[in-house]
Amino acid sequence: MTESTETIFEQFPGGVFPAACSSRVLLDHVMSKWGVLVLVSLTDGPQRWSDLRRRAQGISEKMLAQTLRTLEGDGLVHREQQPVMPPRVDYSLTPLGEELAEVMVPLLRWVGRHADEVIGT
Amino acid sequence: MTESTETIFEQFPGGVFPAACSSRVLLDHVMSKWGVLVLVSLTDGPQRWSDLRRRAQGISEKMLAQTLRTLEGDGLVHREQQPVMPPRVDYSLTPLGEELAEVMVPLLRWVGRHADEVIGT
DNA sequence: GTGCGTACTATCCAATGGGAAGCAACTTCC
DNA sequence: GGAAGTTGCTTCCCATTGGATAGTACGCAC
Repeated sequence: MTESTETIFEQFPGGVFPAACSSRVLLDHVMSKWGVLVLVSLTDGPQRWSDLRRRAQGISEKMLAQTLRTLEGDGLVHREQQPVMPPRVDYSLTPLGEELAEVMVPLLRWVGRHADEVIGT
Repeated sequence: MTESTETIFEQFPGGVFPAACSSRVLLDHVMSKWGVLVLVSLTDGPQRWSDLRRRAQGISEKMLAQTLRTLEGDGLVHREQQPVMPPRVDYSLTPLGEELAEVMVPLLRWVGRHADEVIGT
């Protein structure tokens, strides 16, 4: 945020976004349909599997599992399993995940504000 | 940006992101794998079909056409066809598109900065 | 011992996305 | 005058992805 006057093109010379680079991989994880919703849901504090299912309305269990696994692998989400029965698993943002959420939330907010105007119904 | 201390949950009560609402539709358009790259490429000024193909490395012609059509339909991208031969079509951001790009670029920049650390190779 | 709740996991099928080729319309080269 | 080239798409086919459903593990209540 301290460098918000720079263009992205200093990081991607020539304005070319190379196909096979780590940025693209992370971008795909983070900007995926469900990745965004899960990350942003977690800005509200640690949450359980069933909380996330409810918040990211419409996500299938398969995709929730896959998304959480990916974000955990990227070090953005922390998974904490408690050995109680019935099972209880809490998901939360890591410090890195919170950093990402900080730049993601303004975008979500913009989308929320302009959606009706753009999409119509 | 003036309201950056708000959480998104004021816009989405209960932290629930409804499945069938205009926000989700716009979010899918805008956060799609190729939508992001096209929008951000255009922050560098008007560009032609072949410019965009080069910048969003790896995009197929089919997906470029589809992405541009969608973003144009949302009023984020402006398409200007000149009746010359061989054909020349210029794409640029609308004012709304530029507004969106302003909140999108920080995210891209964050991803660019942290990608290696997160993904590794 | 049957059924329930929680957090997954597996399987099948429909929808989506990518690659390659085709097309339109005019110019330029031979 | 015909063939080939240029640019921005469109169409077809097939591999990959995503969603719905059912199943699993585990303890507990009844």
